[in-house]
Amino acid sequence: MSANSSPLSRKEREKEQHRKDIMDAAMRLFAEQGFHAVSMQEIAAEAEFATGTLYKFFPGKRELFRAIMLDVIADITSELRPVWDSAEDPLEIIFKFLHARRTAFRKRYEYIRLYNMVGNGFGSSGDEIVDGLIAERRQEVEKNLKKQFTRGVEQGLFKPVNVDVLARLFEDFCQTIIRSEASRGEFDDETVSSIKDLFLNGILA
Amino acid sequence: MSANSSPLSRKEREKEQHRKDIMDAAMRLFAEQGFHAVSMQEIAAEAEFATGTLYKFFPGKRELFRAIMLDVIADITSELRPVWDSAEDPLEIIFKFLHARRTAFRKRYEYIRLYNMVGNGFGSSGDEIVDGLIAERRQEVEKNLKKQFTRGVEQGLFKPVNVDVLARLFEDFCQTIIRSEASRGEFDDETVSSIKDLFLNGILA
DNA sequence: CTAAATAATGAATCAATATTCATAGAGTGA
DNA sequence: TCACTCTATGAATATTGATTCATTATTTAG
Repeated sequence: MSANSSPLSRKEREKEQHRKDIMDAAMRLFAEQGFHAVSMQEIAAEAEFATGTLYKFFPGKRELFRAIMLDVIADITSELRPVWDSAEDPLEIIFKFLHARRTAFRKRYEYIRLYNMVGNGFGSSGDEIVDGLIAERRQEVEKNLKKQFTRGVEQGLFKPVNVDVLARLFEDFCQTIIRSEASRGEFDDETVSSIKDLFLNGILA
Repeated sequence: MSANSSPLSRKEREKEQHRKDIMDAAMRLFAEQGFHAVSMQEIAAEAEFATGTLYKFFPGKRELFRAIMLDVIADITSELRPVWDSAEDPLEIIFKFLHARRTAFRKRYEYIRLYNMVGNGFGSSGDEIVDGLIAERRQEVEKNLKKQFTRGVEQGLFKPVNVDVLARLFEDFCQTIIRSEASRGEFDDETVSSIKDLFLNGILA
């Protein structure tokens, strides 16, 4: 009984924790081995629960996976959002965005495989809800990028290139960088600077 | 009996064809739905053979998948190789490479998902042989890129940036473009020019 | 035309694993 | 302590789908 709504009882908090434990364990395994390679029994073992218990929390494997994905997406999104009104200079915002994105993912390299897996439709889950959410989030990002690029062009800071192309390219570029860092090691600061410089001034001497 | 070695008998040619038919059908399905979502029975149906027949050609599903991947990799690689000594100017070679790569993939959009899937370790197959081959191919590409960038820098054509970084970045850049085109539609010529210009001269006005 | 060889068939088998459910335990209030 | 509720258990079941193989069809050789 106890509280009416917000302050959860100990029992409720415990249950919540169990739910999280299961999700954490599952995520570790999914991220490492992919959706299909992991069995519910393995997840149960990793989470130190019995198989059946998982079904007390999630209707099935697919839903468990989805819940994890939604969490990851929400986390990353909320971490990225403040960037957009963090500064005046469009260029600074764009770089901040790239930086924030790299940081967000670095904290969660294990997530990346999952995220990329689903985000590119290579999903082992084939889940439209997750795909839809990711698409949505991506649109939001691109909207913001476009805004900044537009401002930059208007201010005469950037070349008058097609802003849609720019936004699309930059979004994909960020993805590629992160993917690259995830699979082949992170760029050091110096390298990052020269990448930025290339982006600003191009490759020609 | 008939021929001794190279000129295959009709029967042999037919068998070869059947093998190809199976691989084609399987590829269509794999590319569309991923490794796990496709069953051998589906592949058989799509190829208009009985389930058992597939096993006359391939020891199992995994091997069938691998055979397809090896084909794709071999095709693309051989298409790309001639580029490297097609011109003098490093810049021209690099752009030719990007162009060839786009063309190679455009002919095979269905392959891309598969290729990317495996190449990034997100593989649904977890097949080390395929992963190994792709890594190898990627190394070859990077070796060649590095060579061209080195020449460019030596000639004073490019900025004196770390060549390793440059090569990796350009490789990633190509990937970005192709991935983007594959998932969101091809760039028109004008757009491609402005992308090239960005690469050469940067974004700043 | 007949026998032998080759190729194809697809229903039956088998293994893996997602899911269920009858049972056991732990906490709570009287 | 007893009855009741909530939670966890894990062996048993059900499903899915890869693989097998005895059988049938087709081709080739004599």
